[in-house]
Parts: sequence; structure tokens; C-alpha cells
Amino acid sequence: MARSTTPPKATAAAVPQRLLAEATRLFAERGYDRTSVQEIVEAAGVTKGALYHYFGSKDDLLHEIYGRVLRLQMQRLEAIAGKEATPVAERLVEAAADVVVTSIGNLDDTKIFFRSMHQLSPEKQKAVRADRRRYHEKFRALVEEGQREGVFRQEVRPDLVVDFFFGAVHHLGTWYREDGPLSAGQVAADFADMLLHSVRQP
Amino acid sequence: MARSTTPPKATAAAVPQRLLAEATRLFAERGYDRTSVQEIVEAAGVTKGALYHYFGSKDDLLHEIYGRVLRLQMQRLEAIAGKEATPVAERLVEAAADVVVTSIGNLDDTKIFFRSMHQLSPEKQKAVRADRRRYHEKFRALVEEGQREGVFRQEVRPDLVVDFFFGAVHHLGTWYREDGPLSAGQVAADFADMLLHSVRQP
Amino acid sequence: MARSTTPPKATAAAVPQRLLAEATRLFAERGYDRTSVQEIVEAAGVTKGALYHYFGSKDDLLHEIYGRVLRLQMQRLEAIAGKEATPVAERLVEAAADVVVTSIGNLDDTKIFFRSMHQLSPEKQKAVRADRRRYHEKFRALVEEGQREGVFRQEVRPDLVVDFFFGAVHHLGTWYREDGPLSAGQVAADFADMLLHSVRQP
Amino acid sequence: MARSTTPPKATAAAVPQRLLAEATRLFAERGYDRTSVQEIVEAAGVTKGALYHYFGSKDDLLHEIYGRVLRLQMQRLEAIAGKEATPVAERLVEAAADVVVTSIGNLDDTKIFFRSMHQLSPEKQKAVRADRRRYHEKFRALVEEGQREGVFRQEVRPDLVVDFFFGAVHHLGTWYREDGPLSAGQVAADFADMLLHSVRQP
DNA sequence: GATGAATGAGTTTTCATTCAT
DNA sequence: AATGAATGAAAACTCATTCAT
Repeated sequence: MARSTTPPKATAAAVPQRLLAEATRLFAERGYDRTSVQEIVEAAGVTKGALYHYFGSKDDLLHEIYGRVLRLQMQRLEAIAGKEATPVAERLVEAAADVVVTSIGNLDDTKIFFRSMHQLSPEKQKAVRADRRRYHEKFRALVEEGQREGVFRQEVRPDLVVDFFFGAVHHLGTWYREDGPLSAGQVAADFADMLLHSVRQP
Repeated sequence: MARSTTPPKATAAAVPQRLLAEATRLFAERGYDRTSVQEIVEAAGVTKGALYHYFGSKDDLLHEIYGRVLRLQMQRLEAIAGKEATPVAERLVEAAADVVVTSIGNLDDTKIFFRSMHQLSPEKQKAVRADRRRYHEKFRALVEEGQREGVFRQEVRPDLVVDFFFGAVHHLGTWYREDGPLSAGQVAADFADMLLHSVRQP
Repeated sequence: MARSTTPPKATAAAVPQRLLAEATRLFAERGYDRTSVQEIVEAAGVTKGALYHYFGSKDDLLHEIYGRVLRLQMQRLEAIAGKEATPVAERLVEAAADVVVTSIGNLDDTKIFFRSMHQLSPEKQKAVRADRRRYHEKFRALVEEGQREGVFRQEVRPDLVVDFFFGAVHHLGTWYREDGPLSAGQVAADFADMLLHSVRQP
Repeated sequence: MARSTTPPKATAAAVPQRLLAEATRLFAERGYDRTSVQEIVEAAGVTKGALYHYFGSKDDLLHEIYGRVLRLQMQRLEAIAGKEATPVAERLVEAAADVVVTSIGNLDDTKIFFRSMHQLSPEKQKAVRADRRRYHEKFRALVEEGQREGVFRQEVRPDLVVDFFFGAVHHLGTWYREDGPLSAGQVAADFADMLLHSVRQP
């Protein structure tokens, strides 16, 4: 009886986590609008009342999922971009490969991200876009740094580089299959390599 | 009896065309699931019965939109890829720039394309995917041709190049604004340039 | 070119007959309310306009089917009941067997008859009921005649005999199968025999 | 806290029961297809959501009605058929009279039964038919028992006897009127009498 | 913390019928 | 005699959310 943190119910995780996990799975599988609150609570083994106890609305659930992704990605990018001793080209490659790997590692989040943004309520959408913009800016700063140092071509517009590359990243959810022939690492390496070649001085 | 073929009602276009146009606009604006059949018919100035006279279902309307995009893009790609006298690198750049321009020129279709695929019925989704695959294969063939000729790098996986680039193209709908600072041509030139640099021999 | 009665179209029967035939088949198969006018005209190979040219409404079509059945049955019953030289018990048996045979021979009409009466418009329903009543009265008269002659039991109420027997007849559509083990004649003989035993003096 | 379990609303019965009762009345009155869900919920004084909270579909409601009838009839037949000390002819007469009385006592169910079977979903129809078959078999067993004992005629086919008699029973709903001249008991007595005479040794 | 009955506005789709041609 | 586009009302069903317990 010493292990007091064990949940009282047989189910492993706490209720909010379970709800979030099932919601993520279902939103990725059939889309936000096509997933009913009923389906989520059934999958999580709780009732509607429980869901509305923890989350204000279905929309809140989605917002929470976005928050989780955004925090994770921002944190990782900051860690990589901040390695001041490392050459900028290497940092760009590392950051690019890393976002591919984590996107594939959280493929459900990736699918939801690019498909369901416009189903958030306007205010939440605004908040998410703002976070997303900060993330893009941090990434863009790497490109700009490389240009200032002369290792990247001057002709490319840094913001277009970011839009170009993140288009590719967001689309991973559309075609990547866990059971396909390519490992996350292989895709990451190739994508990072293409990004690097597309910007660096020949 | 001199009355021309102009429809008697004030609205210019024929009913199915009007329905398709309004549906495209609304699907792009608020998403397929969030657009009701009622909204479509009101926008088109007809009744629900008329819509169902021409289209079997809401899903059919979406399928028709996809068909229109797919036919257009395939046709343009075939025209460009078929210019045998032109060096492959030039054809790749032209094809890449062209798909960016037409995607921006039909931004509503582009938005719908990447967001609403999974809202099609399974069979229609299959049909669309098959068409899409054929398109990608034709594009990939250009990359492979360049590799055989030695103008493109051997290390890059042609299918990954295609997924990389079309991720970027499909995401145009997410960020491109008609009233923004960049013309379609500028984006097209930059995207094509990045694609070329990412694959060609340095 | 001598055979001028041949219909101009390739299809064998005239349009109204074809419509009636297909309507009968479909009403029997899936019920009146579940059969759409569209399905009928498609099955008959004509358009809706044609149907409404010949019949005032869907309801009219059903009424026509009822009329056909009622006329046929009345006519046959009159022929049998009118054989004054034949003993009444024999006439009853013959009439009973005959209505079983013709009900099985027109099983679609039989199915429609007992299922769809209440889907007719009130006035048409009234007309059909009146015809039906006349038919029942004629049948009941045979029972009464037998009672007057002393060959049938006095205790049985003639109207209940008719309701009893025609319940059985109308239900043929529910269980009888063309490809089943019993011929129409066998069922007719048994039903007529049971009817006779149920009323005659032991 | 003295408040009893009586529902807070003025309406006496629980919601599902009220829905079932109104549905039965309306289905009998105007047929299954002609009764809208809206009419049922209005009659029961609840909203559509409430109906769908308790019943999966309109079809489910009908199935429930069938289940109620089938359970009741089976139970009564078993009680009567099981009286081993009673002569088989008496048990047959009692069973026949009983099913007439209960059919008249639940005339709405009887009307629905024979009219709406084919409006059930295929699977539910199958289930109902299977129950119905079991009921018929139990009844047929009485006829067969009488034949083995020599009290019923050998010539009649037991299954045809059952189809003959239950045709009559199912049709009660078509003609019997509560306010008519005949009591349920009189009809029951006559029908049972006719059945007995139709099968027993003269 | 959690339940589950109930709401009410919404959804897509169907359909008999009309009518200009 | 026949077409087929168009109507308009109604159909069954769904769903996020609330609230008394």
C-alpha cells in the first residue's frame, strides 16, 4: 500500500491522459468533425460527464493536442539552434532531421496538425498560429544566420525556405507508413539533405 | 423564337457549374464537414432538390472538384514532361514552377485538396489516390531521367523528392495570400529553384 | 408491316401495362411506400413524365392494381356461385379452391392486397372496401344457402366463416413459395377441404 | 427527501414505455412507414434525442413491439400446450381461442404484426421469423399429436392447418372492431370451433 | 468526481409532383 | 406522347452540451 500514486482504477493512465490519447488516435484516424464526443469517451472507458469535467469542450481537447505538439517541437528546436559552437549548416540539418523524426514519431499529431487547424475556434486558432509563427521564426533565423555567414545562398527567401520545408514535414502524415520500407531516420536524412542542398552555396 | 440559349434566370452560369463553384468556395473557406448542403444551395440560388438532381451526394460534389484539379494538373504535366528536346533539368524546373502557379491560381482547390481527401468516401478516395499516384509517378520519372543522365545526384530517392516537393506545393493553401507581398511567379521561381538545387549535381 | 398492333418500341407491352406490371412487382417486393416512382419508371424503361401522363398519381397505380384483382376474383366467383345445378357444398369447395389457385397464381397481387390497403387514399380505400364487401357477401351467400338447405351447421356465423377463410387466403402471400414443396392445387384442395369440414354437418 | 420514485414530470409512465406505447398506437393507426419519428416523440411528449437515447432506430422500436408480442404469445401457448392431463383436442381449442382473445386484446400489435414485418431490417426480420416459426411449430405439434392419437384426420397437412388458422388470426386486425357486435370471446369460440371441425375425425 | 438522461438545432438525403418544352 | 429539370416539404438520424443527482 506504499505505492500511493497508482491509479485506483485498473486502467493504466489517469482519465485526462486517456481521453487525450484516445482523442488523438481518433482525430488522426477519422478527422476531428467525424469523431464524436461519444466515441472518445467510449474509447477512453469513461462517460461524457467525465470528459466535460476535465475539458471545457471538444475544441479544448484539440487545443490541448496542439499545445502538446507545439511545446515539444519548440523545446527541441531551441535546444538544437542554441548550440552556438556548432556550425549553422550542421544545426540546420540537425533541426530539420529532428523535426522529421519527431513528426514521424508522433504521426497522429502530425496528421491532426495540418488537417484540423481550421476546426479550432477562431481564438484558439489564433493562439496556435502565433505559437507556430514563433517556431517558424526560430527556424528561419537559422537560415538567415547561414546567409549572413555566407554559407547559404543569398538568393533564397528565408521565409519561403521555411514554408517549403515545413510543407514537406506536415505532409509526412499523408504518405508515411510505419510499416513501409523507409525508417524515420532515412526520411529525416534525405529531407535534411535536400533542404541543405537547396540553400547552401554550391 | 429568337431567344438565345442564355438561361432564363438572372444568374449567368448553368446550375451544376454554379453549384460546383459555390461548393469549391465554401469547402475552401470552412472545410467540407463544416459546409452544409443548405449553404451550398443557398449560395448557388437553387434548392436542395436541384443539387441532388445533378449530384448524387455531397461527396460527389467533392469528388467532382478533385477530378477537375487532377485532370488539369495531369494534362499540364504531360505537356511539359513531353518536351523531349528540352533538357530534363529545365523540364523539371518548368513543371515545378507550373504546378506552383496553377496551385496558387486555384488556391481554393489546393486548400480543399490537402484538407478534405479523407472526407471522401473510401471508394472515391481510392480513385483519387490512384490518379494522384499516376501524377506523382510522371513527376518522379523526370527525377529518374535526370539521375540516369547524370545531371541529378544519385543519392536522393526519387520518390522522396516528389513527396518533399509536393508537400510544399500542397501547403501553399495554408500560407499563401493573394494580397500578400509575393506573386505566384516569385513563389514558383523560388520553389522550383530550391527543388533544382536539392537534386542536381553540385 | 401488316401487323399494325405491334408497339412501335422494341419493348413488348404498351407503356401503361409495363408500368403496371413493374409497379406490381416492386410493390410486392418492397412495399408501396418503399417503392419510389423513380424505381418504377426505371424498371419500365420510361420517364416520370410518361407515368404521370397515364396515371394521375402513384396512388392511382395502386388503385389500378386493386381493381384488376377485384374484377378478376368477382368474375370467377360469380361464375362458380351461379352454377345452380351444382350442390352448394360443391360450389363452396370449388369457389374456395379457385380463389386459392388464383391468389397463388397472382401472388404479387395477393401480397400487395393485404399489405397496402391502408396506403391508398381514403376515398380509394373506401371504394376498394366496398368492392371487397360485395365479394365477401357473395361468398357468404353460399354459406347461408348451405345452412338453409341444412347441409351446413347452423351454429357457425356465416360472416365469421368468410373472415376466417379469407384470412387464410390473404396470408398465402406471407408463406407460400413458388419453388416450395406444395403446388397451388394441393394447397387449394386442403384449404377447401378444411373450410368444408369446418362448416358442414358432421 | 420523502419524494417517492414518481417521475418529476406530470406524465405517468417512464419515457421508453411511453414511446413504445405511442409508437404502437401510431404504427397500428397509420402504418410504420407513414408514422414519422417526429409524430412519435410528439405523442410521447419528449424530443427526438430522448427517443434515440433509448432506441437505436425507428426500426428498433418496431422490433421491440414484435418482441413483446412474440414473448407473450409463446408463453401462453406453452402454458396451454403443456397441460398433459388434458385431451389434445381440448388443448388445441383452448390454444386457438386464447390466441384469438389475446390478439383482439392487443389489436394494435396484431395489426402491426401482419402489416409491418417486411419493414423491419433484414436481420431483425430474420430474428422475428425464427421466433414465429418456433411458435408455429409448437402449435403444429398439437395437430400432429392429435393425428397420432387418431382424434384428428390423417389427410390434413399439419403445417397447412397452422397456416390456415393463423391467416385467420392475423387478419383479425383487418376487420374486428372493439365497438362491433361481436365480443372477443364469441369470435374466439367460433374460430376455435371451426378449427376443431376442420381437423377432427367426423 | 462522475453519471447519463435529455435537449434542440442541426445534418444529409428522398420523393411525389409539376411544368415548360 | 413524352421529357427531365426543378421544387419544397419532410424524412431519419446525430451530436455537443447541460444539469440534477
